[in-house]
Amino acid sequence: MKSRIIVHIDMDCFFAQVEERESPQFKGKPVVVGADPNGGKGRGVVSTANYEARKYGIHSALPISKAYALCPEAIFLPPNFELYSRTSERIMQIIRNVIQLYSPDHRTILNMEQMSLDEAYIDITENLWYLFFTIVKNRYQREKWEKAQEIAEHMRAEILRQEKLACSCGIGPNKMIAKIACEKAKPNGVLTVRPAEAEKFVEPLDIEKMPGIGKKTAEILKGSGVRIVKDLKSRSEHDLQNLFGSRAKEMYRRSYGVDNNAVESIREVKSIGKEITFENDTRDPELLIRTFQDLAREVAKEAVEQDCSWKTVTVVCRFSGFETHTKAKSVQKPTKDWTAFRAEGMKLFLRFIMEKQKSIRLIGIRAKIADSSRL
DNA sequence: ATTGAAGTACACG
DNA sequence: CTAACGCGTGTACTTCAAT
Repeated sequence: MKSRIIVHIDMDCFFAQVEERESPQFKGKPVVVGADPNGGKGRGVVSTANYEARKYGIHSALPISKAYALCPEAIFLPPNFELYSRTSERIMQIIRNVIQLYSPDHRTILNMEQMSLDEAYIDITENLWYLFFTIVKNRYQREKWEKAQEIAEHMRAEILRQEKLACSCGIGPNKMIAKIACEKAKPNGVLTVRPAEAEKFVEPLDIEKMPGIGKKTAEILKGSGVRIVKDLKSRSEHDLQNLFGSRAKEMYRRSYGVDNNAVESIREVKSIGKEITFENDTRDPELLIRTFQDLAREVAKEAVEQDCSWKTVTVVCRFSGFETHTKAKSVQKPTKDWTAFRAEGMKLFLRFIMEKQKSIRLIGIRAKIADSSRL
């Protein structure tokens, strides 16, 4: 009756697929987009691997050195964000255009939340509500899900036709179900999970498939005998409260396939930062200070362009051995004084250099943006 | 008691 | 030789001090 209809759309191995489109000679070969493997010595990670590369065990976030070890013959490419960004904008516009076709009375109903270059949620509840008036009520329940599937297929067809790129869609009564359904539909597929099926749909999933449950949380859960979502339900809520505090309630809801988070079309920027990993750990003061200043300047430039004020500057420093620390300094009132931002950042950074003698792997600087400072 | 600052940990694409 | 491990962003927790 009042259940929402959420679509999750996600391009299939986006970066790699775009590269294949641009260079058809790559078709059928393993393609890995990410850091420079540098003959096996590279320090970065894989951004995206196509399905050929995945056969070798290569996947997103895998250290590039490991990827190189698994398949040195693969085509390794640096990310071309300009290209992906332009492509992404066109794809998002295609999605908006298709949604408009399903808005009654020439009035565009668009509730879309872009999560990244290649991923978005769309709440099409309102777009389908007119069916309630045009169709006998008991058919409305059934037909709105069929219509949702039609919309998703329409979007996929247009993206394939106009951009020659494949994607997958998940359709469900909330974001979590839509997202997991999309994952199951991959590659190049659509999967609808209706409200009545949602609970059974999540029950057999490994807990780390649940959004918000990563490696660490999954480890804790497995330690207490919870391997799949169904196991979660057999624990008392008090039990989970003990382990996860305020997160327990949400986890419990989700284990029943329930997720009340809204699709939020407008999300304001809360922080802007830059960081960089050195090719080799270093203590060279010239290099460190010059690099830090460059990062600080870039952050300030970006913030000025967006007409932001800053409230807090945070400096991050990762030493050899992956030991990572942060230092932060806040100002009383949000300010657009970005010279002060760079000066305060530098003070914090110099404290790191003085306090620790280890060589440095990564440095970074981030500005926490004050509320409502964007115009 | 509440709020803000500083620092850490975790998650995700 | 079970370690390899970017970047940008968001959230939540803990601890401590000031209001």
